[in-house]
Amino acid sequence: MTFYSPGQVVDKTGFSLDTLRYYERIGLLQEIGRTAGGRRRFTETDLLWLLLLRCLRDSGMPIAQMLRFVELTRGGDDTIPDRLTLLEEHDQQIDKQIARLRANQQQIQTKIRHYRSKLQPDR
Amino acid sequence: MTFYSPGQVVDKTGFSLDTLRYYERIGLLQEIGRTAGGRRRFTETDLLWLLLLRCLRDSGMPIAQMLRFVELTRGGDDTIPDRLTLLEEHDQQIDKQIARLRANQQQIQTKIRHYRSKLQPDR
DNA sequence: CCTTGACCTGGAGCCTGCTCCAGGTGCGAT
DNA sequence: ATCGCACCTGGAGCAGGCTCCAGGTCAAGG
Repeated sequence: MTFYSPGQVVDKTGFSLDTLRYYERIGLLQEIGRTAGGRRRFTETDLLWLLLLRCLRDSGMPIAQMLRFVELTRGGDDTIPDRLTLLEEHDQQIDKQIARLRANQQQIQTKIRHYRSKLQPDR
Repeated sequence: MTFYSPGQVVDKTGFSLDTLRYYERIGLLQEIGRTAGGRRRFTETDLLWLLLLRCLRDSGMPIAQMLRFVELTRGGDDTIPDRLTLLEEHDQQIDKQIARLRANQQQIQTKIRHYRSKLQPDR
């Protein structure tokens, strides 16, 4: 069984050490194992979970909703439909975000063209 | 000349009244005109500016950078190249955001498929 | 007139999501 | 042994971006 030190997890997930501890405190991670000396010892599973959290965070899911997801996960296989729903809704949120970004980008590009035409009146 | 009341601007821009006042305070809006009685009286120009701000905010530009943009705007036509640069950079930021969202969405969709397969083992 | 609802100001408060201390311990290398 | 660095805990602090409040004013309809 392979374990990861906090520092390794920082490197692999991009979360800061403080953020890892914070996530543990608020319940986004459950019961990280410890060495005899009291240091955290992350498993492969912990790591995968963290990578999923990273995905969700980076795609804009609020922590409150991630907590909901954690809760469901603790509820066993019966909650899979709910988890699925949660992820599907988030997936749609991402679509919306992308659409909004693109629409705003259109406007901004119009503005950019406007400025360019002011710089080079001909052509 | 057409003017807009605060309430109309709220409706047209989607910013709350408090946000409008806040933006004025921190300098994102310059000197909004007033009626005899002291109420704000937005011009068409103010409105267009606000709509641009909305675009920038909604596409993730931090307020500090919008302030930089305002400053440049106050600097007259000489700052057009700088403004152009700022917008072009932001435009690229948006591209990056979209790319990141897509990448994260891929992962999430993989997870979704995984859950689906758990629900319907066959087919 | 009077009421009522939109608006005014200054300043405090709030929510999210971390981030930073202070003071102490574990442990691999020299 | 002991140095030094990674790590520990509890709790405070911070940045960004609004949002709310109290106490007052303006103005249009009845």
